[in-house]
Amino acid sequence: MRIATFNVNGIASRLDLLLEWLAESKPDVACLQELKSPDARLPVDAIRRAGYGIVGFGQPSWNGVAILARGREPIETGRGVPGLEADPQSRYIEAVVDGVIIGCLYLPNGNPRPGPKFDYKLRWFESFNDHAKKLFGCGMPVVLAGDYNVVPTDADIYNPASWRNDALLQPESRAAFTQLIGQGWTDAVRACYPDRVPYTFWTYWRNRYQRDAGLRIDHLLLNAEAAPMLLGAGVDRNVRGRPGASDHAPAWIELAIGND
DNA sequence: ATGCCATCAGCATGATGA
Repeated sequence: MRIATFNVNGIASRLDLLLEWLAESKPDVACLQELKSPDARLPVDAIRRAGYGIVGFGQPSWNGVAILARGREPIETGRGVPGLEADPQSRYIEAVVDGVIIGCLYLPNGNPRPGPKFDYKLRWFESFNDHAKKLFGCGMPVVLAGDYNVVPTDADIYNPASWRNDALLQPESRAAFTQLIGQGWTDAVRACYPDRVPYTFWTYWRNRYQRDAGLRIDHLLLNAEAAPMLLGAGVDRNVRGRPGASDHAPAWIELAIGND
């Protein structure tokens, strides 16, 4: 069972690239972020024609998350993070696919810092961690996949010095991620690449992709039930190099579940 | 210190992203 996470940076303007990637990578589950689309304008028909069921949580212009399942309908188990019921931003959706709980998240960026946006990031992170702790011990395999907007360590970025003041590298952001991992979660891509992790994001500026001047901010975390099923992981790096691409590349894991 | 490049909304340019 292949589970992927992909920040599409606008699903309407990149639908063809999304469908192309689905056809070639064939993830069984795809967690999408930054749809930048209201629910009514999600390209549900095109995604269904491509063979995927979908549950989506959009909003106009910004944010937005969705879970796709190949040949199946994801069973939605929640949207929005508990404790943040008044959150006006669509950043979390959760579903069950083939007995696996899939949490799809788009954690706030947090820039500029300091300021209300960074405060919002930390508040959101804290509530998410509370929810993650409950999920960890629920007894089912759980995968938390998405754009965490955190560079966990200096090994996860080409040059930490030039990003030192960014919200993605702040000690508070990293401490929240470390606290999450401390609940027992396995960072699947890290586990499969102990020496040199692949990046998942390259800004559009200054040929950063061509220079592989990237950041690793898209993560897939596994609870104790899911971690023993991990067969492999990777990043579809070439997707980022296509004309009109998102600034993120898809990251994925392979779990020993199902018949595919 | 700032812009880089790109989205959306909406039709010129601002808010936003990371």
